[in-house]
Amino acid sequence: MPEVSSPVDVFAALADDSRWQVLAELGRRPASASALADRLPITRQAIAKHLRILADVGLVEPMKVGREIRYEAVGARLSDVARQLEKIAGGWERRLSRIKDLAEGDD
Amino acid sequence: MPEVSSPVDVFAALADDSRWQVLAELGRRPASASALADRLPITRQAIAKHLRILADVGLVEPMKVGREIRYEAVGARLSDVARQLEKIAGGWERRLSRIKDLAEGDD
DNA sequence: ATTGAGTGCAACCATAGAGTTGCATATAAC
DNA sequence: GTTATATGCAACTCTATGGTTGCACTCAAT
Repeated sequence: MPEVSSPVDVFAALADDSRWQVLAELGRRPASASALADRLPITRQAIAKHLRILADVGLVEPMKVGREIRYEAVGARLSDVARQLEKIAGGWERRLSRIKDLAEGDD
Repeated sequence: MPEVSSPVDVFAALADDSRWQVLAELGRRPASASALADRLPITRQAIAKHLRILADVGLVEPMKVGREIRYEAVGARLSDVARQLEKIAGGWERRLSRIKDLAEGDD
């Protein structure tokens, strides 16, 4: 299963408060689902689902440590997304300035 | 009314295929909800909702042209988001390398 | 004034998903 | 082996939301 998923899925993963809380925690230090459950106001199972979603889009990465599965935040994936956005944004700006130049024209 | 909305809302706005179709169209050239309804497979009302959401987070901007409301894609807002992501990503990387250095330590 | 294109509002349906509880399974530690 | 901790799976609830249809409103043009 490829780690690259559609950009929309990444945004969907980033479009949830609980997931940002998880990411914030993991940004500080890697942690397991159970450990996160101690620090966050939702159940371990809910966190597990979030971790699954985040892992699917490559924003976090699991690693086995003893009998637990510790997750860490993957900054590189986030940079990826950022770069894609910059590219799209650039495209819009270029086309817009062109359009504003012609004042406006139909199809 | 501040144009800045919570990052999560922006991601939520970007987490929908139809909205990306809308953005793609508007990236090409500004258009009204009705015009978009001609080119997209969903109803004008659905598009209107999407435009509302996109406008709320500043990704598109409405401008009155005669009796229609034409929307244009705002690249600057997207760049904003991209920069925020880069910053967060950088933070993760820094902390991670530090952690990997110490091999690991509890709270 | 009438027409028609464009917009706005509201009710409604269906699905996705965030969260929960409960139970089963695996495994490190004793 | 037993125990305690960690994960995994499944069913269920509840709410958010993408999409629809239908109707009312606005306003430029004739």
